[in-house]
Amino acid sequence: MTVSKTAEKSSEKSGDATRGRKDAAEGLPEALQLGELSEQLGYVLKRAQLKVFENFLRCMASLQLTPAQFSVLLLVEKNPGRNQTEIASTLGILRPNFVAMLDNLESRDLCARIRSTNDRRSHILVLTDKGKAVLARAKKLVATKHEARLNELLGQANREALLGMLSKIANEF
Amino acid sequence: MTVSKTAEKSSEKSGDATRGRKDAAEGLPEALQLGELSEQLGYVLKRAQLKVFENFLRCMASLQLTPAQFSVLLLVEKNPGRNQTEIASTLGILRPNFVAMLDNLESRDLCARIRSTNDRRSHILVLTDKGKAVLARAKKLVATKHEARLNELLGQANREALLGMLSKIANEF
DNA sequence: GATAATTGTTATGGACCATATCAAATATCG
DNA sequence: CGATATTTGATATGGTCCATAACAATTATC
Repeated sequence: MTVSKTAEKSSEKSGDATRGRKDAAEGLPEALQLGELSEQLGYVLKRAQLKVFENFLRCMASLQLTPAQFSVLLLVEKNPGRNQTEIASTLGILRPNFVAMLDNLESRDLCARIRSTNDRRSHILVLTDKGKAVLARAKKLVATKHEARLNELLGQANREALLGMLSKIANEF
Repeated sequence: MTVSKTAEKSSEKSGDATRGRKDAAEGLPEALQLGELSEQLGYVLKRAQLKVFENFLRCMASLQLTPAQFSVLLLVEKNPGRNQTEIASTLGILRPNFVAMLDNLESRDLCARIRSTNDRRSHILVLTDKGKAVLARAKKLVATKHEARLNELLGQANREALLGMLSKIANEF
């Protein structure tokens, strides 16, 4: 096509040249039309996910836990005696990237690596007492501030339906 | 707490030492328990989003369009005569990061920057003929391969309900 | 007409993700 | 048994995405 680089006579029938620079000498900023974008599940899904994570971080500000860190603590608590590879892989985290994450949690005394006596290659992961306490507080914050807000926005039944459909996508897509 | 670094006598009442190294001399890999994680909306949301994007990329492999690029083309088509700042901001893309993205699309002759005659600072964005053709094909691929698969997984009614709830989260959360 | 604001751009750094590679330890098999 | 292959945690490295500061050109504002 090689569009001429200077919008000469607006040879394109040009949507509307009625809007000058700002917006025809006054008026609102004239919001864009999302169009089919608002029907694209991927687009809406991504935006919703960003909002949820953002809110999660706000709720957890006092504990300084990211969603990923929270998920690690939850999984280690639920599965004591597992090593790094097992925990990382079920969370979809690659082993190399899990190292720095654990370094962080361990430096904050939230969890600990224990050299296994059965297989001296592997590190068994456990929560420290502080880690258990922090996780308990985190759970309460998530329940009362985060998930509660979602319930109030969607309603209990809808929230559960949403969770079910997302699980289906996550597992069977 | 200062957990001893060598799991000596397994002083922790140690979940279960029944599983040796591999798994008690045989048996399945013994999958981990997700526990409360599968009830965390943020966690499931993120995983679903990754799956959807992954599938989107597969469907678009022949056109080499990422979700972000597709959204740009859709938005430019729907809103002709807008500049970079307007397109980028409604997509939540920061202007600096939008430059390389446009460089890419422009180098593939899918869209073009046209210096505005009204405000010679701004670049008006338009789709090239090739861009329009590619976008049309992309829409068909998304409809027939991507969204169709979601409909078949969730059902038409559920898919629409899902979209509605996600929009609510994205906009009102 | 001097000053402030806007647009596209560059440079840069951080967070996250992926691959190759390594040493130590273990498993496997001749 | 012993040689070879595999596994585990770790390091190094590169890519992508996201965020901020700064800049020149242009326009708005006073």
